Amino acid sequence: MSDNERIETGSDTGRHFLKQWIASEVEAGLSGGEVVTRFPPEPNGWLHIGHAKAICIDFGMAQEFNGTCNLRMDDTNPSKESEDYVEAIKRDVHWLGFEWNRFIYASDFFQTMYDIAEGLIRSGHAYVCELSQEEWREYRGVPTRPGTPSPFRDRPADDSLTLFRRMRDGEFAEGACCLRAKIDMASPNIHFRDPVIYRIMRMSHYRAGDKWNVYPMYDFAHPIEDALEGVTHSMCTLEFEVHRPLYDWVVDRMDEMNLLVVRNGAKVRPQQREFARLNLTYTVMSKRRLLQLVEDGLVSGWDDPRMPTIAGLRRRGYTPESIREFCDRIGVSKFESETELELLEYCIRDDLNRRAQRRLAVLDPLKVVIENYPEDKEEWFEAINNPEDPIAGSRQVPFSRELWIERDDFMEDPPKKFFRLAPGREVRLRYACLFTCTSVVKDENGKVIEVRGTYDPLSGGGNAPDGRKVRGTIHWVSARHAQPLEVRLYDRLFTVADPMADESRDFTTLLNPDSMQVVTAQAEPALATAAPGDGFQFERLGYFCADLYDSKHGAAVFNRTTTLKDSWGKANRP
RNA sequence: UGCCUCAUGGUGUAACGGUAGCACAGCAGUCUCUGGAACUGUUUGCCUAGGUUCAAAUCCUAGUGAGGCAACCA
Repeated sequence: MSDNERIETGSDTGRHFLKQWIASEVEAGLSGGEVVTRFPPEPNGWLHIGHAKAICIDFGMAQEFNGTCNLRMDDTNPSKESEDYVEAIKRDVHWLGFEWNRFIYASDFFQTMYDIAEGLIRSGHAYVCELSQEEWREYRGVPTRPGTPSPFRDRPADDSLTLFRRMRDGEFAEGACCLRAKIDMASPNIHFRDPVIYRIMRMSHYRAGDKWNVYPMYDFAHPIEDALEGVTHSMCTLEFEVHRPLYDWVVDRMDEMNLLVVRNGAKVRPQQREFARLNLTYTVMSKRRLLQLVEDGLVSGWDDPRMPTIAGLRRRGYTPESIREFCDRIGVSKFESETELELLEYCIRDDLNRRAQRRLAVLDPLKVVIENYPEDKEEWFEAINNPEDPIAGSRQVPFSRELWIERDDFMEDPPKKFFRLAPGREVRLRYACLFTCTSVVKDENGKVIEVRGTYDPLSGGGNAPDGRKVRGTIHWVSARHAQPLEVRLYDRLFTVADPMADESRDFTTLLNPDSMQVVTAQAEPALATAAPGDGFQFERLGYFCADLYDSKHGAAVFNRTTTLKDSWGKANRP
């Protein structure tokens, strides 16, 4: 069991504020004693790691308190939404490891919302306003100045009702009029200055088709959706904090209309609380910007392995467990913070270190010839699959006279602390034998193109026959048996920690030109037949995952999930 | 600018009036057939100023700084 297992002490110690909030409500026996949450994405883009945080909170809180969580498409704006996004969202939530109780569309409630709107008109809480958008902006005022009431504010309910029905029936052009809640034009909270709750959109909805010519606004629709589903705790990000009074206002109206769900004899009043959204260094997180990267062809799609989308991370080789662990570690607070990418990388390394099988592959091959090894001989050495997991067993790796090694693992004129191969130096070829470099072959430009040397025939398996210390161990692949592999070396998407910090600069100019490098690697035979999605550690290099789409049986294509920590490389790079 | 929110090492987060702790990152070391992992040690912090109190990161006041809102988006 993991060492960060939480101990429930009954005190609030160590619980984040949302957990404390829900816990205190549960203790007080509120909301009929059940906890119901919801994750309400708008199907207008793919989910990203920031949504993963919200998903972990929404579903996680429900789990924590033995409640349930609904997945709801917040599809009240037909101009941006589509079924494709719905499918991608469902798949990603599932993949992350969460099961929803109900799957719902906000659009399923359109009729009810409409009826509630008519109710509001009848009770004098709403009116049809014919101000143009510009006029409306003018009347609304600014934060420092109170707004001016619309001339239509006190029109008879019957007039509004008639007009609203005509709006619904498509008798008006978009923008001709709208339905507004009648609240308080002098409120310091702009959202209370008679907010628009229904607007005309002569647009067909991806699910509701052409049935509606009016669509509800978020501030009106969201609390209704929550209330109708019997949601008890509605958690969202900080920017909705100022909307909360309006949320409560709508819930009050529903209460008056007797529309709240009754559970175990108690009315369920949904309540909203807000937490800080996730910001991650070296990437961007807004759907709009991610969409721009996709549409401008700056990445290959929403699921490009460099994207912070859940689909991108999945394709990159991140596991659901690692993402959930990350969400657990970043914490929940109301402070607008910036989480370092390094923490995400730590989480996937930690997970894969324990689970991924090891393989030998060379990304930048340099030929090695073992002069005292017979031309036609070959041996198979035993290689451990995962030193962290004995159950993973071992496999056989072929060895022969000519090998590939990593170019970085050889230096003709090495510095003191270089433990790898150099003329006159002996290293261990992992799992195979001890090898000493005796000479090099260069091309006409003086570049080393071949390393030659001899092996110790008594060092089979890599053990020194006399117990002598060999400091360096390097990976290798038998040239004769090697499988060429396409490998995509991914790096951070942007060159700066916060691509949005400099507002005078278009963030796309800060894209990292080296965020993807494609190389042909030489790998041990077992790797050629990896199944799409399979993840491995290429020893001494990093974690790699067979691409979900481009990798074929016998012609694997690998994506680098992340490198191994490299204390040598880091210290010795300029 | 009006209203709302927030402020603890480089980063993120704990503390709920009583010894400022944890993780990531960093640094140093041990060990090692991965310069990985593991293990050990370690640098760095309560935004400022007042007040309440025996005692303040915690409560109060003011200031400073950061974020949000001012779409017929969500």
